[in-house]
Amino acid sequence: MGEERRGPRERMVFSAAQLIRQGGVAATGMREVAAHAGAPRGSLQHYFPGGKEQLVDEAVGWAGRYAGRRIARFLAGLAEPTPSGLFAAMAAQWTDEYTADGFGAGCPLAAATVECAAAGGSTRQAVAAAFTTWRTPLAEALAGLGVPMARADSLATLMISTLEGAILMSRAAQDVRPLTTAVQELGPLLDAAVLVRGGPPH
Amino acid sequence: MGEERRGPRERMVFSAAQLIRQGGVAATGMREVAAHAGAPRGSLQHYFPGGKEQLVDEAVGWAGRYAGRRIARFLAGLAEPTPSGLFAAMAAQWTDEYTADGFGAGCPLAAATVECAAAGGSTRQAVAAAFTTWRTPLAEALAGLGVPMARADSLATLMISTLEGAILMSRAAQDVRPLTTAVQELGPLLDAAVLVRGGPPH
DNA sequence: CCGCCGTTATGACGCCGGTCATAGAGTGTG
DNA sequence: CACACTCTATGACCGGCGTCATAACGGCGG
Repeated sequence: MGEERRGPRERMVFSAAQLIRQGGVAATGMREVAAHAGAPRGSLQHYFPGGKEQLVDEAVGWAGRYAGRRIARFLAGLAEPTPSGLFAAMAAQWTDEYTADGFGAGCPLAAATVECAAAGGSTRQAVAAAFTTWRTPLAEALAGLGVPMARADSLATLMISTLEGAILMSRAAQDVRPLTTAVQELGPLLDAAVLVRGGPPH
Repeated sequence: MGEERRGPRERMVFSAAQLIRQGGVAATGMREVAAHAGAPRGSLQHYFPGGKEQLVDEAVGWAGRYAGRRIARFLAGLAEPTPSGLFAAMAAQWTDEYTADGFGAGCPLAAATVECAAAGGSTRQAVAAAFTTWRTPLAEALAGLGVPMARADSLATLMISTLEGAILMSRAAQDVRPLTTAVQELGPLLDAAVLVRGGPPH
């Protein structure tokens, strides 16, 4: 959060994502976004002529890119890289935030999905694209760790699904246990997918 | 959906849950709930003096009880009951709905969590309670299938987490694959927890 | 000095939300 | 008939929302 020297446009997108994380899309007002970004209100219609939908779409896209970029960082930060370690790192980002700052914010993709999937707007496609932007590098990372290509994408989907659901339950219960449980229970399954290198499992 | 002969109060709670499933809490108006339930608008403040928050809380509670009750039915419907079969049945409820009626609706608990967890209201606690109402019978069912008590609750949490996340991703992508993937990948893990019966865990 | 143009400022508009106030039906009881 | 009580009806209020219209600012090339 140190780099506040970006342009007002990018700051507003970032602020939108941040506010959506907390209260959802509908609860996030345009004026509120501008205020949170320290940007003038008049800039909204200038940078986002497509209105709120455009702003939300870009916030969602930003979130997807952010999640995708973190995969490489997590991988680099692991002492001995394994699928379970990668998943643990992904979940740790959330448990750390929740223990440090409370359960005030969730995943913006989840919020946008819940509120915009039924509406016919463009946001649903933006969310779908963002999930892909997240899943693709994750699957590639798994492949790099020795997971067969066919299963890598499936496991990537599983990891994101479980993580998203665990975030939901953790927020609801105000308890990080769903997240830690997901790591503990899913870890062995993920690492088992690598062992196929040595010999046939069944 | 056949029993339309319940009282207007219960109908409104049901309608609220249904509408929340589609567009979320904020997008669901009180007037809309009454109209959807075929109930007079004036009944809202009569049956729900606590306002929208009370209505949402009850809708969430209803959803939790509904999900909890279905566990026993799923279990009874399985030819040979296994944890993976139970999970597959839970997911199938969603894939069936999505293939038949489209991806218009998600889980009301997810919507309520995303939109109300940060706000200080009572809804967050209602969601937490609803998740417990769902998880408890699921954990008991797993225990009945031979899963050790200690792991039963963890696996129940994992199942719900993964299911919720898979619902999200399926809606976003308009594709049931995340749900089917979750079933395929998680199934062996769930069934492996039963085999501990034969040998000593440690 | 003069426009030009990307940016900002500000106020108004229309709409819809939840809530309140108040009066009206309906119905069973004394 | 009178009464009480549950339920319904309806309209008004106030606030917040996204959006639009319009004007001003501000630096820079001419």
